[in-house]
Amino acid sequence: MTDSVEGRAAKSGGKRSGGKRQRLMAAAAAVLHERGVERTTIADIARAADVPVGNVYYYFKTKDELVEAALARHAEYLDGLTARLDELDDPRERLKSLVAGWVDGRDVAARYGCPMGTLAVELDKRDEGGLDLAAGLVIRRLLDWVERQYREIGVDGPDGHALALVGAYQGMSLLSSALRDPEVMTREGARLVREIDALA
Amino acid sequence: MTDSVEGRAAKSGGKRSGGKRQRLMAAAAAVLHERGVERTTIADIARAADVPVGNVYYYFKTKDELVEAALARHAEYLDGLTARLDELDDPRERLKSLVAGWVDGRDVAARYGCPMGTLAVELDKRDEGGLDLAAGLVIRRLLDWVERQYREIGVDGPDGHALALVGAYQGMSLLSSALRDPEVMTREGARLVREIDALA
DNA sequence: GTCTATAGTATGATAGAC
DNA sequence: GTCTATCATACTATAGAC
Repeated sequence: MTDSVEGRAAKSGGKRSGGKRQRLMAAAAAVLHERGVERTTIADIARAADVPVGNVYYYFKTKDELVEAALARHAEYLDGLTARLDELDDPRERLKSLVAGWVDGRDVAARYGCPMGTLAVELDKRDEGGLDLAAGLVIRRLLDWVERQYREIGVDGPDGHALALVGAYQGMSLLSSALRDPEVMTREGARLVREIDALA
Repeated sequence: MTDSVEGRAAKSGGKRSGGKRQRLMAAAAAVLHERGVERTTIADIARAADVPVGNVYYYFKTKDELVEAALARHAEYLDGLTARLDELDDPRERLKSLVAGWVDGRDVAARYGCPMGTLAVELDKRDEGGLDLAAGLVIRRLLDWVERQYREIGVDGPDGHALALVGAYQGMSLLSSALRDPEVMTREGARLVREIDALA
């Protein structure tokens, strides 16, 4: 979520297999986001990771394992983000900081949508392979964290508030990319911040 | 939007070419929604429309033309819906009726997401073929209609309200399908109705 | 561990008989 | 207008040399 930049140009890493594996994960996350799961070929990911095509299968036995790896990478990023936000004293500030991060990623969102959300849309249409529900689990993690913030603030129905906030993020990302307009993120972000400020 | 049922079992129609064309359009809309654009094959649509595979190309020269046809069908449905809602006297009732329709389609949304929204997600990741922005145009039509309702009500920033309402719909559809939980639609729908009722 | 060559399969699209 | 047969291509995945 709000992945935007940092993994995108992951050309670093050593020459050990760990380096290649990392590069492939990073490339998978970025390319799957930009091109979508079904349109992405193994060759696309290999090229982005600067790894020979045939060598990919040494690290990931199937394309679905690459999707799984991208998912895991997004989950890791999310955990890191919430851990950093947890260092803030006020839960309101944590939520507003989360929203600010979403708005910061407006240009990527306006072009390709939310990395997790669009991945979820594609995987949801499957009914086999066991990956169809995987994105939902990561989104659930974010929902739970947001719910904890609202609970700490002391509002009624913290789960409903969490649903509304994360839903708003998914909705504004989708509209922003469908309309190719980053301003959607800015405007909706400002509204969300106002709503958080207005809490008792 | 909120397409759900009525086109899904369109096995009626005569034996004239018009009938087949209609059946193919309806089948395209339904199958593309359920399986996604990239996973859907011409054969899938032909089977659903009960038309021999080779015959499809007589009506639609490429797969993209079928996508375009599905898009047009969704746009038609949307126009019909808003025309019906326009018969209601109070703009608040029109909006609440719109939301009620979204909630009614909760089971389909929980499985496959919003037909227009998920289509937009897939098409957005393209950058050629001219269909990459087509879904955005249909969504824009809905946004404009919603904005007119808010303007009639007399609220400040009717466009911002429209963005929030349609964004909420897209967000709740995505979360509902990612979590495979129709209740998300019910709960978020109730919140949206409360917000409309609370307008000055 | 790394990489090439290729097998196997699925799909979009067309040619041409009826 | 309708339908069958098939071509051409693109991709996943594997076998096996280095």
